[in-house]
Amino acid sequence: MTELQLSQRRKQVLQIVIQEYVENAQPVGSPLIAKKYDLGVSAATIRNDLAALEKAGLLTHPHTSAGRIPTDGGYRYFVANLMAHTDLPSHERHMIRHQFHQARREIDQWLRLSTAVLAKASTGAALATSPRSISSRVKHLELIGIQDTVVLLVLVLATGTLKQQLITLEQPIFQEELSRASNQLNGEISGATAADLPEKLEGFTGFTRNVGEIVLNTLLQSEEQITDRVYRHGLAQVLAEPEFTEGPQVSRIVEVFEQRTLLQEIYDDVMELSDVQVMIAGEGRFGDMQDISLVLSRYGVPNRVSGLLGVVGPMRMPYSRTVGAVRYVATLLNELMHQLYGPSR
Amino acid sequence: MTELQLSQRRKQVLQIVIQEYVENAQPVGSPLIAKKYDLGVSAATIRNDLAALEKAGLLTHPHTSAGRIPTDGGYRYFVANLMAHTDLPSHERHMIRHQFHQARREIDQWLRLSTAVLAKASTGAALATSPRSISSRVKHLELIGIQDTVVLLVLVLATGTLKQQLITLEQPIFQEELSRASNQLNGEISGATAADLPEKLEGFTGFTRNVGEIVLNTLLQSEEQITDRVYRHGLAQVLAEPEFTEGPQVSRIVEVFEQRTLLQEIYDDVMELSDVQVMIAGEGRFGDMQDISLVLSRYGVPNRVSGLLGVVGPMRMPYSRTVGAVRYVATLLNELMHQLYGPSR
DNA sequence: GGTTAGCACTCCCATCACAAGAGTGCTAAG
DNA sequence: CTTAGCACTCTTGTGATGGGAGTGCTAACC
Repeated sequence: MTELQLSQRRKQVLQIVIQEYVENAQPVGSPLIAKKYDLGVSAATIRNDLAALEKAGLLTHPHTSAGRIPTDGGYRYFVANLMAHTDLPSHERHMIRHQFHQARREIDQWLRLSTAVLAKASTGAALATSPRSISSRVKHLELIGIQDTVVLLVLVLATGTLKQQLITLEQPIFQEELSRASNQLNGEISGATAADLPEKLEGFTGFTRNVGEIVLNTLLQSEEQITDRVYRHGLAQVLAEPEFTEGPQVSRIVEVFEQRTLLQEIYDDVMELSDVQVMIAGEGRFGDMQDISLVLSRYGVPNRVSGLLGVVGPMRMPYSRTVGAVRYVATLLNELMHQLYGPSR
Repeated sequence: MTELQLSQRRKQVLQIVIQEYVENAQPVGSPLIAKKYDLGVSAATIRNDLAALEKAGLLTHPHTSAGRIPTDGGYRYFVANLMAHTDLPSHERHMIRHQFHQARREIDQWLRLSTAVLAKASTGAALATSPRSISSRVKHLELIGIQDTVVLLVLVLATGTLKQQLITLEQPIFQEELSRASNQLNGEISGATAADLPEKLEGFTGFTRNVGEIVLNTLLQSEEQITDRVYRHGLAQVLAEPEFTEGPQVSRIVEVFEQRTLLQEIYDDVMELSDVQVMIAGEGRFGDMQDISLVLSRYGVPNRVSGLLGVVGPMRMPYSRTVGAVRYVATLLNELMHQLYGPSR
């Protein structure tokens, strides 16, 4: 990506157009810029600049005689080169931190709070996935008889995550046998990963063996996909934005917000990068996301657990603020997770 | 509520107006009714009937020269007196049942599937709460050291529900002591309810006592509010309905759908009644719900666990179909829960 | 070359008028 | 109670009109 060469003033003009348009959702014209901002040049000059920025693909016209609005490329240039102050103001940071310290110490609570806070701090809708363990180790398992032929398997992973699975049997089983099976298995498979398990299970037969297989399946499943919860918050406020007052636009953003598959697809990309990532209008990879932007970040403890956190909103979004909010909440979650899971190995 | 006296034909006319309006979202006029349905009378007669139904408060005019549309009262009359065939067609029932049998045997999966199925079978957005236990009994507890000073408390209730809670300590604790505490507590509090607990905890001191208190708090909390998950599905499709193309309407239904508090408020009402309940336009109790209807049902095992299941949609809703869908899915969930939790006591 | 004033041009948008269409409400007769 | 007839009302779509906003271009200026 060759960076565009723009004069200092043109960068400034671009910045002004974006700022004004983000704020008012109205095309921005040269007279307004000349009057409101003292650039030391006349409206005619700014008109030339606007034309140049349009030729460079950073701005467009809705029609001949309207002001300019940023294109997706314009926003990308802004985010990459012009955006500054991505930190939230300190009083907001303090307020958010305070809320986290007041919450119950539980991952579920934290993520709920994260989406609530993010939605409030941004103009978009926030979402977060519960953390996924990387190469889960079994810590402990428990077999609990619920009915004569129904057993609940509770699996505690080394990261403190719980997995549960119901097992239905052909014939009734006694608590005694459940205890025996769980004792045997605990002795053998504690600390094991999905890779180790098959070998360790070799000695077992019958019911114990079956449970072992189920444990293995559960582990495999939890590694390969986000089976976990997706937390969402603040869809109502993003639908109040003027770009989503018409029919087709509305359902597009709601679908992006509700769909699981999209998150699944993006997951790996975000996991690779360490900082907050901004996806404007689908970045060409997702055709159905024109006019929708994502601001996403990974959170967690490196090599142990990680999840996704971010904001979905219109392309006309206060990126600086949003990036700041996402980054700060991710940082907080990192801290909290660190306390739980300890340093990365 | 004194039931209105209506001639047979007027009931029929009301039914036709509702049916047509639900289908086409267009005001229904006397010419259409006379032409399309053979009532044996002329348009003028139907005009008189429409006027009478309007006087009775069951229909309105958008303006002088438009057809009639049902009022909230009209829908209520329909649901109470005219609605028939609330069972889903049998091939749909089979298809749904099939999907449930294919799903993994897990409450989480079932509820996810329930909302997906309901959303598909209705024109609304489906929601469900995870089941809440009534007077939870402790079945088993487990203490797992996560970090030196962080312990995970896993509480298994008699219903098979898991509760987890992190405990942070001032100083490191050994696995040995965790085991001792959990053994002691398991011996004592297994089978206890929140009411029994304080007495049983009397003998304990120190860490063990603390854990006992936390167990108590967790139990109390789980009894008094829906702290659990809310499953949602199908918002996009309900927003595609013509009544939600404008601004304020949209955010209203999204808020109803996203809000937890509303469910909380309605919960008790629905729990009392055994059959599916239809709330049209908030039934006067919720002012901000004009134009929005709910079709809700309880599911679960009486006296053991219960949750909420239903559909949110526009007032212009195919009630018969929706009621049928909600009832059928609730019945299925009841069956499944029954298998798990056994007969009610 | 960059900057500026001037000005014609284009396009949107609000307003109005007008006609067509739909459906009602009423009256009087069957 | 039912029906035909008809005037009346209100919406909706169309086309014309004028004001406004902002551009794009040209020519002059520093």
